[in-house]
Amino acid sequence: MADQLSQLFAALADPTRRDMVARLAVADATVGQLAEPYDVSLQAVSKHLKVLESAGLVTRGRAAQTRPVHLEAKVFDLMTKWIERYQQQAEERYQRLDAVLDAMNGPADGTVQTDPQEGTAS
Amino acid sequence: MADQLSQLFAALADPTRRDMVARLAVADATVGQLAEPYDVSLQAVSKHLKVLESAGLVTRGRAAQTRPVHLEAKVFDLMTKWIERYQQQAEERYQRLDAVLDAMNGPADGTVQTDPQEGTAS
DNA sequence: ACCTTGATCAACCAGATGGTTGACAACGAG
DNA sequence: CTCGTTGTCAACCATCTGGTTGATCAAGGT
Repeated sequence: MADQLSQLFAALADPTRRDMVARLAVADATVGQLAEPYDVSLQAVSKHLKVLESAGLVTRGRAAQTRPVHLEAKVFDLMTKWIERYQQQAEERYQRLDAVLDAMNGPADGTVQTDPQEGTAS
Repeated sequence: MADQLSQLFAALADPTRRDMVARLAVADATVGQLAEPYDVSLQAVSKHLKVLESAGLVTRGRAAQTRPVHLEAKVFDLMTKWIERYQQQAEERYQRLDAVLDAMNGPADGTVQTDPQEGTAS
């Protein structure tokens, strides 16, 4: 439905799903094993898994009656790449703003902070 | 309402909000400036900003009639810390599994560098 | 004093989400 | 073959979400 990045963020926005991911990072598990700690029905867990699966975070095999769930850790990269890009951009901008303020504070008193005239507005 | 981590992931699960964050990484902006590229009402954008604000991703000042929006890039750390933790855990597990397979395939090799010793798995 | 501009609040609506219960499909064991 | 185990599908329900429109507030500009 939505782009994968949206699905990834949405999938991890739920504490239960985050906990499932955390446990799957340790070991693969069946649906029943995953459901056991939570106080919800097996069907609810199955739905959560469907969300994780369609986000690409998880794959399911089949062994006997059980459907072992496996974490696909590499898709995390999509999120970290996105985050780091804009985090870094904001960081750099902050550094530049700092430099501007330094330049303004240098020749003056040093306590001035109320006139951050912004030249390039869009 | 929910824990901040959930709010952060949920906030970034929307493409419009991700785009706003991307633009705020470049420069602060007013609500009107933020709304301009999108084909939605100003009120809708205001709602998006409320989501970003309650997640801690942005702060709003006040200058004249406008309400400049500022990105708080440091809260990204909460997400990256979470992601990297489990990504790394899954990665290490994968390495261990690899080592076990290697040991089964060629026990005479000796190039094993990981520690396949798995103790008590709870 | 009066409008104009920028933004929020309030009420409402359609659709998504997370949960439930009940039925049933797939498989292995007896 | 029949039964128990494991899990999914389907329908239903309450709440959340993202959008709308209309009213309102806050601060200048004239």
